[in-house]
Amino acid sequence: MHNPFIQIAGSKRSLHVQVAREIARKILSGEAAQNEIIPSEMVLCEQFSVSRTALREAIKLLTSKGLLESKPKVGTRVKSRDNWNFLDAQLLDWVIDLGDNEIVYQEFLALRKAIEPEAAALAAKNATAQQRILLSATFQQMDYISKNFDAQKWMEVDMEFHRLVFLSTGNSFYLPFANVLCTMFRSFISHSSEKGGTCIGEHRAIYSAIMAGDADKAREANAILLKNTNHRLPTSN
Amino acid sequence: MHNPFIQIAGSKRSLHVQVAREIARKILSGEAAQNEIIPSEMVLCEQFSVSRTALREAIKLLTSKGLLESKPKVGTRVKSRDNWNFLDAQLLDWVIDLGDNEIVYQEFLALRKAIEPEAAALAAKNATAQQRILLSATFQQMDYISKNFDAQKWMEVDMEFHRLVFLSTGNSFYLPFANVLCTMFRSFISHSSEKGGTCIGEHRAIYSAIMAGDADKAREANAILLKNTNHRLPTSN
DNA sequence: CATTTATATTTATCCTATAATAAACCTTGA
DNA sequence: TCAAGGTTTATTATAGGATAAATATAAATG
Repeated sequence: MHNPFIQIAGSKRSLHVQVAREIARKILSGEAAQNEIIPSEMVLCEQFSVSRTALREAIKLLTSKGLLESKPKVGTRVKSRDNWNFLDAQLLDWVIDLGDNEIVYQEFLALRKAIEPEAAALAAKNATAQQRILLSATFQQMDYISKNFDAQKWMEVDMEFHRLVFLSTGNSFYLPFANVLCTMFRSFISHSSEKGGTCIGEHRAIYSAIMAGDADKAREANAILLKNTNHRLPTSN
Repeated sequence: MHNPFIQIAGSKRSLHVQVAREIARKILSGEAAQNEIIPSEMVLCEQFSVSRTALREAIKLLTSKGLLESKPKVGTRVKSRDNWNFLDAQLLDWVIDLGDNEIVYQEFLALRKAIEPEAAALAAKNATAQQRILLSATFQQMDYISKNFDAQKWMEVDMEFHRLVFLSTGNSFYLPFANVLCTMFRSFISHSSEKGGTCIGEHRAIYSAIMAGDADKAREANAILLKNTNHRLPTSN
């Protein structure tokens, strides 16, 4: 009794994720207003041609990310925007899928400017031996790719570099940024690849400071990188 | 066929949340190792004395927060710590419940130091008229309570003040911090209430700068507040 | 009018059956 | 022996229907 249309349209993911994605789209786009009660389970099951099981798992998923809240007799309500966890990589993916991403990109850059320099400082202090090895290996690749430029490869290694910085902070609260960052990098053409420029110098400064354990220098170097980062229009989708 | 023990032990929440909380506890405490396959659905259903439906909803909840990943035939695997979304208020709640929170508190303070000054700066630039009214009203209360001191009330209004700063940034990525902050404030006795000192002067500086639209001053004022914030032992739970 | 009780609606939970998936285990043929 | 390809099997995914719990609303009651 599957509806093959949904399977195709929603890529290859599991059914409840596809349903969750579609409901999320309606919420994030404003098509379903905040504080509004969405249709009852039965109605939604028919709309999506899925069982109650799948639908309810979708709703649980969205509830977990702060988009919905269910009560018996009342129904399932769209929570206000304040509760949406934009620092969840999956939710961010859904946001990006809406298109119109210049604002998302700008807001993310504003977040990076706050958080990343401090992350670099913490990494300089707290990175483990193994993390330093990983960071080192990644920077080697950056260096190589900056000389034999390839936009796609640069994006990947650039992403990995910054991801490792977050993972090396030794602070649990910085870990989620790693995934959010990856989601953003994968969705947008890296701004720093503009005109083939790879900011290798700025990255080297961050890398060296972290390896040297110089927190202040790492912080400043990362701030400089982000200051030079000039906002590019997203080109994906 | 409910198991009343679980109902009592896990407070009044819905069943699948109670199950999720218990599984989360095992994962967060390390009792269930990273990358380990947890017991199959049937086994867990028996362990918790719940139906597959409830159990599966629990697993979906944990999957959404990056703690688990399920595959047919393979089983459900505990994801590595990098994937745990510590910036999810519910997950943070579970972390705090483990006790041993001095580290959590320190790490959170490190995050605040990075993010909050910038949030204050953004709020100074972007707060709407309505948000300024709310912030104003909240600061009035702070002022009053600082003179007629009450630790509990001060915690609440202090929390509300900083929450409003995050909500006033006009940046989606800053919104989740509001909820995380509230979770932390509710779980720990506010550090700033030490010896009846309420940092009202520091808060006034932040408040005034935001109301005046002076981003730089707001940033600096918030940084000063956090610099003076001296780490107290958590005393709750 | 206030307060309690009854009712109806919706989600919550339980249960069982079937489908999809992929790892592990067999063939089978060179 | 061993590699390719099909088969079995264990596990999650999905379906669907039944019962329980919760609660907003309406009705009854004092």
